[in-house]
Amino acid sequence: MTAGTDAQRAALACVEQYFAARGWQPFDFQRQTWAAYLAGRSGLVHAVTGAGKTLAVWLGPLIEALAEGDAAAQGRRARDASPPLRVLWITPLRALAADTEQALGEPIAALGLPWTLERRTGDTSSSLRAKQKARLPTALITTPESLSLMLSWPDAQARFAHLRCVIVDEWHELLSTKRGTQTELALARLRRWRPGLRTWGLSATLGDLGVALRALLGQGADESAACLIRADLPKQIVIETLIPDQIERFPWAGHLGLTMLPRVIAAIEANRSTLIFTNTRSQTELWYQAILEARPEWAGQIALHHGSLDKTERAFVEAGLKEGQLRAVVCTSSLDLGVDFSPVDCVLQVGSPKGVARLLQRAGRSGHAPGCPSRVIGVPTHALELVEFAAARQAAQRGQIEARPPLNKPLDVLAQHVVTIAAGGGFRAPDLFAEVRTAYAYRDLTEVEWAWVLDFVTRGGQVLNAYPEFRRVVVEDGWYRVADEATAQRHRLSIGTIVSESAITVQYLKGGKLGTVEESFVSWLKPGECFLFGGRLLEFVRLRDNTAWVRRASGRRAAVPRWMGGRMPLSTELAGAFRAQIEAARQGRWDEPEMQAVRPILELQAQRSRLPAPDELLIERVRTREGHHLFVFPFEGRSVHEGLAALVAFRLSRREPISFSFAVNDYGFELLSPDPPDISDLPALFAPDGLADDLVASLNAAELARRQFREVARIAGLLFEGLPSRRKSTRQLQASSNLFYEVFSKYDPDNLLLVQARREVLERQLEESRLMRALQRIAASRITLLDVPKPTPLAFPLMVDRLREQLSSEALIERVRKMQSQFA
DNA sequence: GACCTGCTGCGGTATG
Repeated sequence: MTAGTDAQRAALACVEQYFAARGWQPFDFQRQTWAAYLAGRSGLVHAVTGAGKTLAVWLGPLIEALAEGDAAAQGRRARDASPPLRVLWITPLRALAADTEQALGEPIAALGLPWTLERRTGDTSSSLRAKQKARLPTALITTPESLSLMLSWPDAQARFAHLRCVIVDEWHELLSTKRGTQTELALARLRRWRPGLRTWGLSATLGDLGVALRALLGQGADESAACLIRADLPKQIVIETLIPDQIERFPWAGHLGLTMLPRVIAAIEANRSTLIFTNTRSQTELWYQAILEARPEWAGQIALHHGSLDKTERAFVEAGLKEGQLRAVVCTSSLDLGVDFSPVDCVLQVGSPKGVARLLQRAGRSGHAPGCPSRVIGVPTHALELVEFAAARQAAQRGQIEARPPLNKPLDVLAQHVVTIAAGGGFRAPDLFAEVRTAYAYRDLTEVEWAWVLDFVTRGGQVLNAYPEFRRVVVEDGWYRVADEATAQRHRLSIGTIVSESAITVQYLKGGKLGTVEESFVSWLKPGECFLFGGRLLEFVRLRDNTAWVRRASGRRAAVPRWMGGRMPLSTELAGAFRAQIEAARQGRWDEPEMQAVRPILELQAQRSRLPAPDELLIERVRTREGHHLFVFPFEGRSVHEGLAALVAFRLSRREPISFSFAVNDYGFELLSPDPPDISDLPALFAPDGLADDLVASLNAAELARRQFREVARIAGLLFEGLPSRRKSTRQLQASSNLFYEVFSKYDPDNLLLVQARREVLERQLEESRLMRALQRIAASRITLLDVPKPTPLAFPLMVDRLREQLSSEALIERVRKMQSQFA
């Protein structure tokens, strides 16, 4: 690379010295990034973790500052003497902020720059935040939410008047979420104030990096000047699997996987520090307990970590990992990102990874240094997960990584943003419309939609205009501003797009907080009963003030809390790779070690029924005491199967009145009925035509939309969650949300927030477009119906699946009628 | 011939 000016070359020499002093050699991609930055360009740096991305983007602004003569003047680093805000670093994670502060601060100090560096997020004191209200540091670390808040300050524009660069860390993590959309809007605002602003993103490997780059830089950015920089060092990622000793004894079904405990213990023993990822919070509790029972001497050397444990508890575990004091930590995706745990040298994945990107991300938590290989070891919990791990490795090798498409103009996020900007100095409608349309997510925003949003924030839309509290924004001389300070304050209290259920705090009688559980779990605990939480045995004393008061207990039997989490369906990529492995097996190729191990079971499947070809849909029909079972195996992932099961049941019940029970997993679904269903003309059951209508009719879509509406209403500012000290309960909020939902449905059925809630249900929960693609694939396939004497290895997991939803066709028809009136 | 599925993420106020 060549820097432009002499000063830049001199500055670059300083940076080379900085590297040399640490025994490093800058990587090519780092040099490329610096050059692009100095040339005034924006871009996205893409590399696996531990490849030196941070220094690649961070040193650009520092070299520039050095070249401009921000020279070292010791003692001049007083806040007031430091340059005003120049660089903004956006991180999606509070827990990352302190680490980042350290990583960024070191070169600032070493290069002797008179910069101030602060964060606004994490455990920042209120006095620091107050100071920042008076004057911002030269470089600031924030979250998307904090940035949004800053945009709501009346003098926001002046505060960003010297901004030169925004860096978004872990952009892949934000990209296809409402937090990402909010970030896009904030970036659009900053770019408008500062036309030459450079935007840089850091991202892990993604299916569609081009889109990630476009969403980062905004619509209409000069694409020829945008850089996509790929770290050139090949990071070796090794995906292995613990093969069960005796496949004959290995479970066909189940998700806990404790039969593999001895193997896992051996893996922990063979390494210095191990992360054990599981898919659910209760699973971490059970595994932690099981390991401790097997190795009581490890007490204090192992820990667990998940999202319902208290912050302090989690921070303690993170620190222990970082310092290499913990032998193993059992965790959920709460440790996917965040603090750099260099001592970790082994990562285990218990159960299905569900996606290729997730497995790679987790592998990257080990070998966290440039050049070090990352390794992940899969721990199957049932036989077919052996196929999944083989599939994941193949997909990773072929670069079949999940894409994360940005959201498509969510109007709730836009409504929030518009109020934010109205509070932050105000706007003129045409200007803000043009600005918003430069955000990638809103590039197709129509005049009508824009007018609707303005109407919504100025008078609450068509229905709510009688209520002054929904006239949040007033218009004077064409300027839109927040009506009064109280409204602005209330708005600031609800900035952000994360909406979660309120939970019950678990707390010792003596004071210490342990974390949270769900109300439903506490409600069936009686005082005196014990449960396991955070690796401790606790006695439940009483429930008061949304808190489950507990004390330490000793004894044996105890319940383990269950949390209602999201479903994690197999990704499209992993599902495709899974089908490819089945096809290899069908052709008698058993190349992967996992496939060799699972061979006897798949051969049994082929013998009792068959292994379906890629262009074949297998349906098995079995008669048992329970009734008539239909097992269908599209291998498309759980969410698609849920939609398919409902769809097929609905279409069957249209032929004749019949009731079904469902079971669904990532490989297929089961319909069980007391009488044999009429399955003539199978292709018609799976026909893509009429999908949208039948889907809405077959599922309780109105109820799903009603629930989804709460999130939309909260983000759009219809629902106020209360002051931090006096939060409203989930029940209260759901009640007011339902009220809005009813009123809109009745008097304002075209309300765009309602439309959005319905769309979000179809897209997010039912993955409608993925379901459509699956139906099209099935339509191009042949359908094989086989009568089998007893359940096959593929069918078996579905049979033991307890999650069985009873849905009678009579109730269904009633529901259809209700829904037709609501969705008409 | 088989029981234990369901993740993550942030922010604000103010007075004792």
